[in-house]
Amino acid sequence: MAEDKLTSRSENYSDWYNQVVLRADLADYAPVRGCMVVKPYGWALWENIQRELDLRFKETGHVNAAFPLLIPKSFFEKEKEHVEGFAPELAVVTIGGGEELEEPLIIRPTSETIIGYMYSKWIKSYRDLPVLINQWANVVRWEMRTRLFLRTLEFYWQEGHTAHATAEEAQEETLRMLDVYADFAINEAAVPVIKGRKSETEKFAGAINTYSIEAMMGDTKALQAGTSHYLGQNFAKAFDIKYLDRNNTLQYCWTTSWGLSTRFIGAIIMTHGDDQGLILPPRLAPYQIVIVPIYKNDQERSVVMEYIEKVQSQLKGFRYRLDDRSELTPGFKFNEWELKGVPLRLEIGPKDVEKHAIMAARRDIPGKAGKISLSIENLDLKIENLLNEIQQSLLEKATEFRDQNIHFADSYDELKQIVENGWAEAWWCGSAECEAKIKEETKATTRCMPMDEKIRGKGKCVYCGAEAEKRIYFSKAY
RNA sequence: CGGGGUGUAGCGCAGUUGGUAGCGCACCGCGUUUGGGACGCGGGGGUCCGCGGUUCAAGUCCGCGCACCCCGACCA
Repeated sequence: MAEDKLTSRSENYSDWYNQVVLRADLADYAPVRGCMVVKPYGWALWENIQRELDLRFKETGHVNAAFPLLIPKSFFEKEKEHVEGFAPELAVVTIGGGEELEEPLIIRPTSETIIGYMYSKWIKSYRDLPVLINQWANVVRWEMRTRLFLRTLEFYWQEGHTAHATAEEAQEETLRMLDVYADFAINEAAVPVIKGRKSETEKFAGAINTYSIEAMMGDTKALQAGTSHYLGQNFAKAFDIKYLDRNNTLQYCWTTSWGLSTRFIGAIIMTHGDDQGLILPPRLAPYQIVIVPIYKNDQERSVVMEYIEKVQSQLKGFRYRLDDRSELTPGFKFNEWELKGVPLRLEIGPKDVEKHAIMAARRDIPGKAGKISLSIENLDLKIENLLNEIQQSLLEKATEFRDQNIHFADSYDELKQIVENGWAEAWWCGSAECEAKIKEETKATTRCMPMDEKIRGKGKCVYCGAEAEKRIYFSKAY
């Protein structure tokens, strides 16, 4: 319950973040280090994220399935880069039913291996392709440092795994799903993202190419908000995923995988939140509207509540909640629902009853400026418009903030300065050494090489001065 | 794994030279309140992180653990 002011974002951003998560009732710390409980309010947000993504997966021809949590250890040894990438963060089960296991079992950190194994059993012919399966699951990665939602030992996500007959198809799929993520982020979460390709260093262990959507948080740090991997034939060869083509020749499949996790909740918090707390985009908010009744005595109360009944009949199409707790003052409720990020608050008291109106308060515009009295005539339409406006305004504000904090770096000195508080876009020769040096000296990592067609040409590597054909973003990241 | 910090009521904290564990908020009851975080009165709630030691006596002193948070190295 919220009784004191939040730490402000400028005072201590990470403190602000933790307080928002806990006090907005999104999540709580679990008894195991690095683990969290997603509380009902946080889970409701996740369910809305799931709904929007799942809809898009289905529209693009995917189906859901569920693969097991436990994976034989040997599976992880079949793809060389995959082992090396994941070995340090695996949780291993060695005892079952009181007996030492013959082969230890890995708690999945991701499911390429076990799904690859199954695909090799299922896929025989080109007629079986493509296989387009997604699963909603939890995974475990033994991280050193954890943060609520952003990095926990266990997290929830979806992972899509597809197999195709040709490299082209698999590449198309990889980019199609990247587009799906970007569309979701921008149009549902109002989180502006940049699509791009990861550097060799930053790509997924076992992938040929990794693509990501990158979002800028309120402190200008970057957050990788979703990833899509083109796996080529790496996993097909490791797991023997083969099919007979039209010419009766045995071929390895081409596979992809792509994922978006509960980390995205962190992206929403840090993209839109302000010093009052969370601000949720209307399209994903568990409650789009909260009604706070106002009255001085029982007589007023019954008049107001009766009026609210009428108002509610116009709210059927929205996710709304009536806060009729009698033991709390309206002022307290205002603050609490602001902390929890509800996009629109309806204040309804005797004055409104008299005027046949309600007082609407926009979460994205603090204080009096965001309040507007609306007559209840066609209230549903007015509210729908308001919610749309809020959704759009959140996206605009976030986009503007991001664009203001991305700068082109002509020199390394400039880059160093830019990444102190923003993203630097720069020419990069493509060498891992330059990347590593920059990271070492500035703590900024490469985020992605933007897909944007406009950005073509040649320049000099911002670090070594060599001929460069790639532009890439550098920034500190979560 | 390095550096820093913190463990006392649900949360935030105080607890002096060692001497019967307290405050604020939250919670429960009653009443008055209610358009931007209400107030009064009454009440319930403790393995003082754990183990060992010193002492007549330990929340307090000593030793060893453990956990969590923050900052780094590593990562969705």
